[in-house]
Parts: sequence; C-alpha cells; structure tokens
Amino acid sequence: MAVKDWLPAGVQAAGVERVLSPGQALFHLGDPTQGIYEIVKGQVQMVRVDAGGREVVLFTAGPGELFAEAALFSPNYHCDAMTKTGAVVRLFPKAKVLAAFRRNPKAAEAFMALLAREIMRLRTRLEQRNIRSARDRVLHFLALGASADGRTVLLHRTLKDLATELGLTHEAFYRALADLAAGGEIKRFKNKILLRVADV
Amino acid sequence: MAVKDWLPAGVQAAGVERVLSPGQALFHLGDPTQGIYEIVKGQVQMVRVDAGGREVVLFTAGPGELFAEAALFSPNYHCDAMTKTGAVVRLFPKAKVLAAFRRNPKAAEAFMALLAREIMRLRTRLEQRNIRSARDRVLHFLALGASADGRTVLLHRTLKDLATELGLTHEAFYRALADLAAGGEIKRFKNKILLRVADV
DNA sequence: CGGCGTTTTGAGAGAGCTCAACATCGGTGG
DNA sequence: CCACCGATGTTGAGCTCTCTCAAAACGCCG
Repeated sequence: MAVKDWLPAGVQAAGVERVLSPGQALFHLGDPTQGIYEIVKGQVQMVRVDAGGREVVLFTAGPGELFAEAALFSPNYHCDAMTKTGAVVRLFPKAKVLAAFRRNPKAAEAFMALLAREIMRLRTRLEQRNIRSARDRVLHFLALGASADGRTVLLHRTLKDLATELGLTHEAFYRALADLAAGGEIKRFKNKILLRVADV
Repeated sequence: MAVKDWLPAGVQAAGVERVLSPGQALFHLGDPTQGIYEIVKGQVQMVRVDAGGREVVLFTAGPGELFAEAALFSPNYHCDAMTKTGAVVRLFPKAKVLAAFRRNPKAAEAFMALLAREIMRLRTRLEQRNIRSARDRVLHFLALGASADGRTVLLHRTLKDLATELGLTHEAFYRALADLAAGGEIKRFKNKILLRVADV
C-alpha cells in the first residue's frame, strides 16, 4: 500500500523531500517530532544507544516503507534515526496529518487499516522466524506468497533480498530452493515459482 | 497497554466473553467480521490453509494481547482462528468500536497510537531475530529491556518464557546468560539482571 | 515430605554459517 | 560487436553454534 493510495491529497501535497548523505541523522532522541516519513530510496535505521554506549538497532526501513508512525502520537522522538547508506525520504508534517484524520474519519480509518495490516504482516514474519529449518521456512514463505490460485508465487525482488527478509544467508536460501526443486515440491521459473499441490 | 486503558468505557461495557474448548475455532475464513478480540486466557492462533491443504500459522496470540485488529476494517475474515489449548476471549463488537472512533477522535487517536506502538514492538523483535548469535541476541534484548538507569533489567516472566520470546531454546538461553555472567558482562539476581556499563 | 515446573549442566549431531570459487546475466563503453 | 565489469545466482567444503536428548539440582506449593 503506497502512501498515495490512502493519504488525503491535501496532505500529500504537503510532503517534503529530503536527501540524506551516508551517516547523516534524520532525527535524534528527544527532538520534537516532525511527522511521518516515507522512505523513497536507501535505508534508514532506528537506533538507540544504551547506557554502555553500544548502538542497538531497533528497525531498518527500506524504500516504500513508512517510518516513525509513532511520532504522530508523541511530542518527542524516542530514538535516533540515521542512514548508513544515504537515503531520500519524504516528510508528511504531523499537524497536517492529524488534522486530516480529525476532519475526515474516513482517512483516519484508512490509516488505522494500514497500521493493522502492517501489524499482521509483521506478526506473520515473526511467526516465520520461529521455523528453524531453512527448507520449512522457505516453504512457509512460498505458501503465504502464493497468489489466488494457491500455486504461483511471483518474485518481485532478487532472491538475495528475499533471503535477507527470510533471515537466511543467500547460500542457505539457494540451497533450500534447489532441494525443493530437486524433490519436485516446486518448479522454478524466471520470475516466479510454482508450488506443487499436495497429492490427493 | 491493557484494553481498559484506551477503549472508551461505553465500548468496554459491550465486551462479550467467550470460552473456547481445545481445538475449537473462533472464526473461519470468509465469516463476516464481528470485531476485535482481547485474549483473556490461553492461546489463539491465526491459521491459513494453503492450496495443498497444509496449515500455515500466521500468528499466535497470548493473554493480554489484541487479536484480529484488521477485522475492524474488513467485512470478512481472511483466515481461520482457533485454539489448540482452549482459551477465554473477549469480543468488542466492530460497530460499537468504529462508532466510538468516529464520534470521538481522541479515542481514534489512542487506538492509532496503540497500533503504532505495537508495530514498533514487532519491528524491534524482528530486528532482534536477525542477530544470529545467542549471546548477542540476549545482549540486544537486555539492552532494550533496561530501565531508565540503563543498567537494570527487571524480569517479569520466567526465563523459560523469555527464551521462547527470543527465539532460543531455554538451554541456549541459560547458557548465554551463564557465559555473560562468567564474563562479567552481567550480574544476575533473583528477579533482575544488572548490565555492566561499558568501561570507558 | 512429595511432586511438578523451572533452572542448570553435559554430550552429541545436524543444520546453517563462513569462506571460497565459479557461472550467469545485464549493462557500459570502446 | 565484443570486452569488461559488477551484481546476482550457484555450488563446494569445513566449522561453529545451536538444537536435541538426557539427567540432575533447585525451588515452590500443597
């Protein structure tokens, strides 16, 4: 769900793009909150520094993702945000967004729905990580990624990226795919994978 | 954040408790949505059945957790929900909840804030799972769990439960703790753990 | 005291990670 | 058109770390 599909046009128009160079901070702990960000390009990380000075990464956001939703409901940021790689982000000012929600319950509901869906997606990924075996984890992922017919999984990103999302090294992921293909459980194509429907 | 802290009193009063026996379904895919559930006792699982007839678990909810938030924004359920262990749940009817949000933007905002916080928590746990080493994962967890002074981590649940949440076997978790304690990185007490502040 | 669940420690095996080499593909520029 | 280059994709070999299975100590509660 892209921002443009749910955010009222008036608020979208108020979006401000910002370019971050590698290592630059987007905001710091304690700063007054500005609004929510959409990651346009690159990666941005939420980082908290613990008492010992160690960096603890809370979250890594990539292109297309929403960032710092919680900032809408808090006067100050609770952690630092920075980019290691450099990034482009778009800021939607808090006041505009909240005003839109108050004025327009439909928009508010759309946002709630968005958050609820994000929660679902995250919970699913977390459940996925509870599966130890690479083979089964990949199978779980494929079963969930299957389109309506229940057999076809379209691959949008590179396999390498998928491996990362699954919490596997790319080697382990490739091997799991090779095993499944060898066992006839899947068939691999250029940009998609076909699942074998269970026999009987 | 317990339900009673954010849900308007009028809606809370409309909550209906329901007792589920082991193996019983809470709802099925395609059923019209009733509302959101709070798990009072036991565990309830979201399950989707894939084309091959395999069960794919999407999420397991425990006591105190909110369940099926997305149901508020969809006319039908997108998966099955059932309990293996038996459970007690409380249902807050969709119409009442949504009406309260429309009537009362404050309540709507409180709910959004709740969802946003849940997203943060989930993202943090997911980031945690990206840490391979048991030792580092435990350290990450402790650093995040530290209270204001940055050194004290209070333990509310049993270590065994914590191990599960961390995605480790309890043995691996105990060993990691023992290692850290042996190395002087933490000090263990009855119901808390002290982190050593990094030297210089 | 007896019983149950948590906490601990031990030994062994398997699975995924690491390091490494190579193939493949798409794009770029001579 | 071909050579080159970087990134993705693939396969091999070895090692480490966690999981698994097992057993025992500990603490709590009836």
